[in-house]
Amino acid sequence: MRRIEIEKVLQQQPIDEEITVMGWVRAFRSNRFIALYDGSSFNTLQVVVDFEQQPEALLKKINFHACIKVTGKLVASQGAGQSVELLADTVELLGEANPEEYSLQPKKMTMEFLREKAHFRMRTNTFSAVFRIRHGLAFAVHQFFNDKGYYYLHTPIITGSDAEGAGEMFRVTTFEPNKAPLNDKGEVDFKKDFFGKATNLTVSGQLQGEIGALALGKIYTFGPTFRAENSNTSRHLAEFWMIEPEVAFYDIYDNMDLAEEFCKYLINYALKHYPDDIAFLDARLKEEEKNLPKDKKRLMGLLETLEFVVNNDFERITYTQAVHILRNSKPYKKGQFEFPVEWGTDLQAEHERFLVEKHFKKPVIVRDYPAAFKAFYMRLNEKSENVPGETVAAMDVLFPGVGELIGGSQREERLEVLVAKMEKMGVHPEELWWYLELRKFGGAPHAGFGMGFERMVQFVTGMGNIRDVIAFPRTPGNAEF
RNA sequence: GCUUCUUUAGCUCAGCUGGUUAGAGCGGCGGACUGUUAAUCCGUAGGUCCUUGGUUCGAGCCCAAGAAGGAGCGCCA
Repeated sequence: MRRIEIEKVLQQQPIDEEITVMGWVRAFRSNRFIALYDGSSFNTLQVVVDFEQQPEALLKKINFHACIKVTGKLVASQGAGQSVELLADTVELLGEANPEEYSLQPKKMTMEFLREKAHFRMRTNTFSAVFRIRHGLAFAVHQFFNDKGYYYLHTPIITGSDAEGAGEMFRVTTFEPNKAPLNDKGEVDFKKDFFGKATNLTVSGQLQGEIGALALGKIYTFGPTFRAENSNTSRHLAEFWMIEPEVAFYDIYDNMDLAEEFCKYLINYALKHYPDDIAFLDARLKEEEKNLPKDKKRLMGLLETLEFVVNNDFERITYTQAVHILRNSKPYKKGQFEFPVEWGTDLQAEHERFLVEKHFKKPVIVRDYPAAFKAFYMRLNEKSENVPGETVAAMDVLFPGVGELIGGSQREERLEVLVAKMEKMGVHPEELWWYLELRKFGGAPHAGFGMGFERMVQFVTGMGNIRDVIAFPRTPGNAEF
């Protein structure tokens, strides 16, 4: 008999039909009721076994997370918790899970504990919900851009330019440690390495993305990205997935519109396609926060937050306005900020959190940051009366909980301005000769941004630590699994 | 990288001011019960108190070093 997925059984409810299901045991109650789970849906199928008809040796092995195959008749349920249930004729053990040795248990386990059991944690309610939603969001990324006529561009994972300026890089080499050939100066001679030059894992596909945008018009990338920063926080990974649209003829305002529309599309997609998973995560979060003091609790539940973000405009302010708001804020006047608020210094996490979580209570897009601490490729703004210094057309989309979800800018398309900035910021123009030629030949205004995919998954699932929204997290000191 | 907290049974934790035999709930195992929904009830077995060194008559508890993990900060997405 052909196997049917539990999601189909629950959806189609083929009452009185003989069916076969396979899956893992979530619970076995009263020696009679099995909650069976196969990953196709958040929900379990209740299997009812007549313990007098089944061998006792078999019943003993229907343990938590054991894998079984059940054939029987689907009937309307007599119990209250579900509409249908499967009366088992035959139960076959596919893979036992001896509870005396198996490390997971049918009880609350901490995220830290489960992180060390990454090969099993996807079997839990929480993680299966997270990874179904993660899949949905990834799919929605492609659907969003495809529907709008964007082309998916595959930018390289191994890059020869070290000028992307987004952070520390992982070296890629075929040299044996301590056996690398040296040049006359006693330095490692990368001319003899595999690619004939020093290479690294990419920290951003943006520069190559611009090549695509200035030929195909609208492109996006969606791939793994690597940062060798020694960052130990709940919002950073050494290996993460980034989505980077790049659009010709877009300015910073078009860019902000795209970012806002994109965020809302993704959240809407999850709300529409994964209501059971989100409802579970919503309840999980409420339970988790039940015992927290008031000021540590979220203002809204997960579901409420997602619906609120989708149904309201993001706040849009300039950096200069942000500084003004912060300097007139209560925490500033009471000296509660750890870092100074002055025009010309970057906004710190505490300042961003104040703007998003206290002042506006919604996502905020901050633009027109001082040029001094932003990347060389961001477009220099015209001087403005009320602004004390040079600014660039950069934007950050700030979300509650996860902070900077998106960072982007209108790119500098004017060759002379770009070269001047590179020299000022110590980026060698000769290494990015091709990037400069994009301005020299058929250049165009263009803009784009990068979204940290895991941060979006974090926001939609309400997970507190980014390591719990990627299957196999890579962080300083940890590359297990 | 910096600050700070944690590490005690399979899991989540309690363990007073340093003092006899280190506890609870859940889970496991044995039994009872049988339309359950975190099932319930009775019984029972589980410990390198993270590691090493030190102080002390005596250390789970104090000190030092190390390890692992969390939170916050910086860097960013």
